[in-house]
Amino acid sequence: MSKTIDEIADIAGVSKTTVSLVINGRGEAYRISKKTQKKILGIVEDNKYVPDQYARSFRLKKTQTIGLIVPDLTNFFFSKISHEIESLAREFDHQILIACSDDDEDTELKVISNLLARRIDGLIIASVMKKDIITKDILNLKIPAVYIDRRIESENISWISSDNYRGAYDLIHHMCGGGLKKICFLGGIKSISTSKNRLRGYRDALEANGISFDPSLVYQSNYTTSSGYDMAEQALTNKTRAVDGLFTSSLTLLEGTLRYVRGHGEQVSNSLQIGTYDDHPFLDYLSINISSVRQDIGKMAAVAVDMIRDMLAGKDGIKHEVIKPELVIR
Amino acid sequence: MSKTIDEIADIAGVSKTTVSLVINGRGEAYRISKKTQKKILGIVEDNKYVPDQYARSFRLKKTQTIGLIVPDLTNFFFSKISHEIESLAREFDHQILIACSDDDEDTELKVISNLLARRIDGLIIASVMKKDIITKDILNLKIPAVYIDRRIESENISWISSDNYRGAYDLIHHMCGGGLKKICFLGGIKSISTSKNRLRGYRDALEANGISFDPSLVYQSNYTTSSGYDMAEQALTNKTRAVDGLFTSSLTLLEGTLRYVRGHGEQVSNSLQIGTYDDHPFLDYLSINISSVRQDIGKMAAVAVDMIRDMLAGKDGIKHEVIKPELVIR
DNA sequence: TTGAAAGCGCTAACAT
DNA sequence: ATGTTAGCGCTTTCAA
Repeated sequence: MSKTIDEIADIAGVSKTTVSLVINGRGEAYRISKKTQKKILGIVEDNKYVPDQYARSFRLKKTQTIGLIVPDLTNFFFSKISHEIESLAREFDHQILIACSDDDEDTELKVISNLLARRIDGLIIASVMKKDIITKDILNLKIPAVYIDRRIESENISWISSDNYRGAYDLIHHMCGGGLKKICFLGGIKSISTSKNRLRGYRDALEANGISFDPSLVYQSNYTTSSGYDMAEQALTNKTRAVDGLFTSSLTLLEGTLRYVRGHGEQVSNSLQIGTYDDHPFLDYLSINISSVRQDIGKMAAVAVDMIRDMLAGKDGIKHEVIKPELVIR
Repeated sequence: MSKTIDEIADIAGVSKTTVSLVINGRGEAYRISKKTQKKILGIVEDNKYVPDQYARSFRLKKTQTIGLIVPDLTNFFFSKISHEIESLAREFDHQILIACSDDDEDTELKVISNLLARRIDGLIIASVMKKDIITKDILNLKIPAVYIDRRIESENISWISSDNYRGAYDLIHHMCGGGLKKICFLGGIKSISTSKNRLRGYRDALEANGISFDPSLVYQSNYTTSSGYDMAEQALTNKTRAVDGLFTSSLTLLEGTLRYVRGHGEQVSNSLQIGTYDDHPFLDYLSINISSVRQDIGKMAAVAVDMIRDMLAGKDGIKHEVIKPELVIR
């Protein structure tokens, strides 16, 4: 591809140490003469020499690369947060090695080890795991890591998430205010923190509105569109219960739910309302009004990258941060 | 992190050559005794030894990493295609190093050189460039590369795109069939192939319907949401022309257009219809009917990865492929 | 059937 | 002010 540092040194008639020093901007510190510096820089220029970042990383034991694992890039929430993280990382000269887990534990384990073998300097992950596998428990990871979105109950690891309890609470509270009495909870993977906290928020909001919690109105499977469809079907088929509200815990579940509702001529009206976690620009233009909980994705990304950055800079300390989401009423 | 091959060799009481051979499955070929093999594999297992992929790559001069450059991960088209490419690449043990260009030439150049310095084995790119910079012209890239979505007029490079001419033609033809007479074209970056071909399709479809092409109905800037807003404003403000149709060339432009339309009480009805390039699940549930052109994203991703794969396997030859899109009438 | 040693391109400790 | 050299962890040629 490009020349090597040895070749450049040869051409310049100096040693590769000198070249290395100069191109790494430490010419001054090592008092390499102006003349030599100029000569080397000229030759570098002429030969379009770019140091092999790979060899450099190998030597330095850091790759300027951050692993990012998300369940599903087609989910707007995750594509947006990935986009933000990529920009932010690039601003401090790090590139993102991205992998999707499809919310599958084995896949997640596999991609983590894959990324680790690639010597990522840090890891940002929306994990599907019930417990922390990153630190002590399984992997004993020695690089900075932060969980995003889904947090893990562990003192050993940093995380950043939105206030899922509050988000769900506010939304359900709002729906109850509209007179709904039987709101189904259509959730994703039961075991992860976001699901648990949204369910708690749902439950508490109902009770605050004088509606007792009914476990038979709670459906949980995973965050795919087809699960959304299936859960909507189950929720709406058993009409004896006269369901009048659906809460979907992600945009993917919402999509499946809408497909079911549309395909079965269900009337979404005063007698059947939908609210969803996560916001999407198109929600403003739907034929039905769907209130949503908008997470501050930009902030979540910024905090995650900052945390990694601090850890990379040696500023230690586990941090946890909860970002307030915003209720968007429609 | 993990042990090194030397340590494993020490423990096993053999040389690292033997260990290397065995873990790379060439024990048989080199007739390493079953016993030795078993012992080594056992020790590898016990110590959870994973070869340092980075050192390996450095030695082998291949990283099992593919660079992927897209303009904007928040655009559903690109997040979806990224998702597909990531899975497909992982299936053959390659990881995706992803970077966004924001459709900016300088940024694109920067991220390309960044990825190259990281010694990616191949590059898949939706480029914003007018000309091919990948091969001869600027970078003289020595690794396999394929352009996706936006193709480049060059014999030196493979590309895969959808039939943008046909997609736009069909959509506009359909809109004309609905009686529309003045359809504005709201497009993105003028210079890229997708834009040009969609514009040609628009023009030809109009003329096939007996409507003469009016350049003053064509707006082009870039693919951001805010440009969509601005162009919609320009198109609809000058009411003397009685615009009755809007074609948006991407989902991001559609989003901006919808925001303008909604914010200004424009009535989308028989006298103002919208059609868009690219499909999104939520389009099925909008309050207005927006016909769209759905690209076969799965196929595009598959072909792109196959092309890279073939080239990586030494099967040379520049290939070009055009995938037929599908008109979704709403 | 296995081992010794060179070398990938770079950085940095140590010389000079 | 600049050069020599070891070494990062691995693969592979050549030797034994």
